[in-house]
Amino acid sequence: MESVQVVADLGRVLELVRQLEMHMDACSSSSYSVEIGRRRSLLAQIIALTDRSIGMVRSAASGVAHFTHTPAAMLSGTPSPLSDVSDQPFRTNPKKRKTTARWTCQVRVSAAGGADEVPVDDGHSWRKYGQKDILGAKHPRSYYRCTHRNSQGCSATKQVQRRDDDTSVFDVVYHGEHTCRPSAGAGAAPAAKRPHAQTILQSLSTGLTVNTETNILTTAAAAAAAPLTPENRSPAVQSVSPSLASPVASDSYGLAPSPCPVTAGYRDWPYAVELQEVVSALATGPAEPEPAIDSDFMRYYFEFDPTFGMDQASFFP
DNA sequence: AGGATTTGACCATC
DNA sequence: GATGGTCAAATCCT
Repeated sequence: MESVQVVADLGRVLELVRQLEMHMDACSSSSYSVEIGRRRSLLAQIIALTDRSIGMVRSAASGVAHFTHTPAAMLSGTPSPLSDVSDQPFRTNPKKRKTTARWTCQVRVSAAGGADEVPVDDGHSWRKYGQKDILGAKHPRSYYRCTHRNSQGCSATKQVQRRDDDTSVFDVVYHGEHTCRPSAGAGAAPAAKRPHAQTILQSLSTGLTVNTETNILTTAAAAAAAPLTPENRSPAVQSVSPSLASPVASDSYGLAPSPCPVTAGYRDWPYAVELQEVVSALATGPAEPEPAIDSDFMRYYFEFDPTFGMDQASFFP
C-alpha cells in the first residue's frame, strides 16, 4: 500500500527533524537568541506539517477526514480525541450543535489596529452570521460561514475570537471543509497548472534530507516537483506580502485553512508548498531583523491541540 | 437594490 | 438552567 510507505517515510522525516531539534538544543543550550527561537519555531512547523500530512494521507487512504493527531497517535494509527471521524459534513438539524472535524490557527494582527479589526484574509470569502459573548472571555466570538454556502452548498465555517492574554492575537477555529470553488481572481491558480498532490507528496517524502554537516534541511525533490512559482502557490500563500520571503515571515501562513484529501482538486495538498517554504526559511541562515508589524503584516502559526502529547513550550520558547 | 452585518431569540447540549 | 451555535429580521453599506 503506497500510503503506508508515505506515512512511514514521513514518520522518518519527523524522526530526523527531532534529531535536528535536539542537535540545536545541544548547540544553543547556553544562550538564547531570537534567531534560535525562530529556528525552533520553524522546526515545530515542519513537525506539525509532517504530522498533519500523515493524517491527510491516512484520511485519503481510509476515505475519511481527520486533521488532528498526536504524534503518538500518528505512529500508532490512533486518531486523537478531537478527530471525530464519524461526523457528518453538516448538520441535519439546523439548530443541532455540529461537531465536525476542526483545526485551529492563531492570527497576529497589528497591535495598532482597532479593537474590532478583522483578521487577515485567509483565501476564502466569509460571511458573518453571528456573534456571542463567551463566558469568561473578554472578547466576543464571531461566527462566519462560507459566502458560497447557499450557492454551492459549502459547509465551511470558522470562529474568530480575540485572545484575552494577547489582544493582538486572534484564535481562528475552522470547522468543516470548503467544497466551494474559488472565485475568479481570488488568487487560486488554475488547477491544470498545479502539480498533482501525490506527486508532491511522494517527492517530499523521499527528498527531505538533513545535511549533518550544516544542519540544513533540503528538499531538492520537493523543489523540483513544486517550485514556488506564482502558478502553484496555494491561494493563501499567494496572498502573503512579499516580505514573507524572509524567515520571519514564513511563519506558515495558511497552514490551517483548506485541509483536504490528497485527491482533491484545486486544494491539492497545499502543505507541500508551505512545508517547502518553511524548510527554505530554515536553510536561509541568520534572519534579517524582524520588521515592524504593520497592518498588512500578520503571522499564522500552529496552536497545538491540547490533546497532543508534546510540550508546547518547547516549540514556542 | 442587493449583499453584508448586527443582534435578539431560539434551540441543542451539557 | 447555563452556555454556545445558529437563525432571521432589522439595519447598514456600497
